[in-house]
Amino acid sequence: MRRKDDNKLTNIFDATLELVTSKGLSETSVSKIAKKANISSSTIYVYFESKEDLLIKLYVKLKKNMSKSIFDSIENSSEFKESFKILLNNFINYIIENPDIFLFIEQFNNSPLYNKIPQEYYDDLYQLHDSFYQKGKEQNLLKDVSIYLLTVYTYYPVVQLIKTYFSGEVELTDSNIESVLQMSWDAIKV
Amino acid sequence: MRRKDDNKLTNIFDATLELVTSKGLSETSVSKIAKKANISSSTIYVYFESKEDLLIKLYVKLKKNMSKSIFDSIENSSEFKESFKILLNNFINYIIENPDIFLFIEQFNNSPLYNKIPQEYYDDLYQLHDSFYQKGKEQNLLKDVSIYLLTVYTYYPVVQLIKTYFSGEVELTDSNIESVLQMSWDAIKV
Amino acid sequence: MRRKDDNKLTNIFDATLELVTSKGLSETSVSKIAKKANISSSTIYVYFESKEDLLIKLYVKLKKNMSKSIFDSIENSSEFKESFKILLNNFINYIIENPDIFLFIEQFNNSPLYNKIPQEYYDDLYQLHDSFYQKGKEQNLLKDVSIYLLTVYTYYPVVQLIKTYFSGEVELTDSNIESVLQMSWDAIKV
Amino acid sequence: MRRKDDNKLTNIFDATLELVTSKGLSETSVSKIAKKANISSSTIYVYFESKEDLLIKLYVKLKKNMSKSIFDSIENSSEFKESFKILLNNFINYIIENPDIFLFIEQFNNSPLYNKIPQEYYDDLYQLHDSFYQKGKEQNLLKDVSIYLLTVYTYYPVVQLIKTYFSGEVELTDSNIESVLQMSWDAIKV
DNA sequence: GATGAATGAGCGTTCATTCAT
DNA sequence: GATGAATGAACGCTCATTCAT
Repeated sequence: MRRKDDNKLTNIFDATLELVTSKGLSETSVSKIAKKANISSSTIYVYFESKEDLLIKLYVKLKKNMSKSIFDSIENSSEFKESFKILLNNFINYIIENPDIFLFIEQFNNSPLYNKIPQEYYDDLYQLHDSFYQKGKEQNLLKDVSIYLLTVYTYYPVVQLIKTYFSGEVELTDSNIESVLQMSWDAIKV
Repeated sequence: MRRKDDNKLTNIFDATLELVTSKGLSETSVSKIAKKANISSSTIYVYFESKEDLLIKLYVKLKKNMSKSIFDSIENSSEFKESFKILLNNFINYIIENPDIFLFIEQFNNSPLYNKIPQEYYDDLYQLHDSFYQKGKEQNLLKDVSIYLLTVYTYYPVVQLIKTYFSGEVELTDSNIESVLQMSWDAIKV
Repeated sequence: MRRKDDNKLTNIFDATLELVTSKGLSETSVSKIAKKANISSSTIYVYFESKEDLLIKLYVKLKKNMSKSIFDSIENSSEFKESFKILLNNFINYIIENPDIFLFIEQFNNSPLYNKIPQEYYDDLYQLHDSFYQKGKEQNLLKDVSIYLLTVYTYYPVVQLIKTYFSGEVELTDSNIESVLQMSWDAIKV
Repeated sequence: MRRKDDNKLTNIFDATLELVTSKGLSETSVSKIAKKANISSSTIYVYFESKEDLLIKLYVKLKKNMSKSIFDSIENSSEFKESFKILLNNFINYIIENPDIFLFIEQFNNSPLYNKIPQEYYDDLYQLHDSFYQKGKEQNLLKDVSIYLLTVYTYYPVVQLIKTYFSGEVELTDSNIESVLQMSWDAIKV
């Protein structure tokens, strides 16, 4: 029996990430992925049930890693506002250092695939994040609105800013970033 | 029902809007548009250079109409904060009354097509809107950040909220809307 | 506007018939048909909705022609037994002179496609034939069993005999044919 | 439920039979067989040279068993006509009690595989059966035609009747069966 | 003997666009 | 202006089989 080649799976993920980032999700076909990964396109179906399955699994993996990385340095003992700013800073830095990952996640979020993620992955995607905001609400530091609405004012503006930065239409200065952190906090704080 | 004496161009636009809204941008092919518009697919190439050209022109037309409609009732004489809230309210109402248009625009914004809009259309898309924020800045009511950043905190959170509302995951109460207006204002005001 | 080329449709049908006859139904792919007909495989979808649609339409056309041809010389005035033997003889001759058509029909009959023929074609396929047996029953010349059972003893043995003849395992002498006519008649007559 | 200690060969045969019966011969792939048999598809190639080899061997095995079972109760001493009717009855009962086996055999008979059975298996398939008809001919009870022609009028009509019965289009009453036995006998008797 | 990994070849179908009238 | 015909290229995926262990 031939042993499964860990590199092969990594190659498939890497090739997919590169293609989605450079050509777009809609231009990323199974055969292009295979060609880039130097394997036969039928081999992809040894590792994944379908193209959809491949993309979802890559998305979950990337987002899980990102969540871990961002929340890693947040300490329970710190003041909430402080933690919030560190978190958002981590997020921004992570994106800037891993633009491919960010662009992939963004494209996925805005595609029909997003609604096809199996429920079993939800915890991996949202848990760390939800419990953080929950803590802020319990300390009465945040507006009395849904967690969803809080995140909307936290992440989406940042995401938009950085997308525009990547497209070259805006600069990303320290002052810009400081502004964003302040505007987000102003939006959600009591 | 479409009237027989409608001109073909209107039919093409209508059919495209319906398809993108109901099936998604990636499932909208030229031949499906033609079938829905009761014309030959080659006729589409009499009116447009390519599929891309058709989609961009439809996008610009829809967004221009939306802008006009939203800014229509804003009077120069009013207090800025008041105008701002009316504007955002208009935006929300327009979206809720024209979900097709909103969903089309959103899909377009998040597709590779967005970066292919020819510069000549920029004025149609951004002018009304830019000059409004400019006025707020001149009155020193808004944070000293780029207009782009101000709009990010104004529109995107609303857009996200309503997308989630359309997907049925959240309710759209008066209180929700009031929260959003307040949060957006808190984010951008000095 | 380019006019539809009648030859093209004929070419598709001819190529399909040849392929099914020589390679078998399961080995007949759309691309092979296209290649044999000297057209692009996408052109086939200008004329037919699907591969299934193409095969069913060819089947109905061939069987309709065969029915017409076989029943053509049957006169109402003749004695039933006489007509019956002429009919079976016509059938045998038709098959022998058109082995391709026969082999196609046989393969189709024994494939899953047979159960997918739309009802609208039933009249074309069975009417002439059913009314003939009905007449025999009304004259009390045939056993009191279903028309279906009568046809089973009429056609299937002939079909089997000729299939075996085509495969080279049996000769087809006048005496053989005479035997079959007699055996079929003995089976169904009162 | 298949027992764990069943040997793999039996599992392969069972899985194949089930699949061909439920999905059809053309929908029965090696990998589906393997999945149903809970083995690796490459294991199948330990037991068989090819898919074709597997199907042929299963066919021969099933048909041999059926022949044995049907001819088992036929006694040499009985009157031929009596034996003939018992034989046909056995055949009918066997089919009805083993629809899977019957449907597999029928699909195989009407596929290109039938012509690929190696000669070495012919005895297993036809011997019992040929010698039975030979006896009838020697007693001058049967028409002076080839054994092949005799069998055509014996089995095929029954087969067709029961196929139609399985498809739900016809009932299978005692009277129906009696008719068939009589019609077949009328066809072959002197 | 048994198997998971791997694959080239092929499947039916749709695509955006061009052609010829 | 309008259109039905026509197409090469590409799509996601399955196939029977072989490989390496």
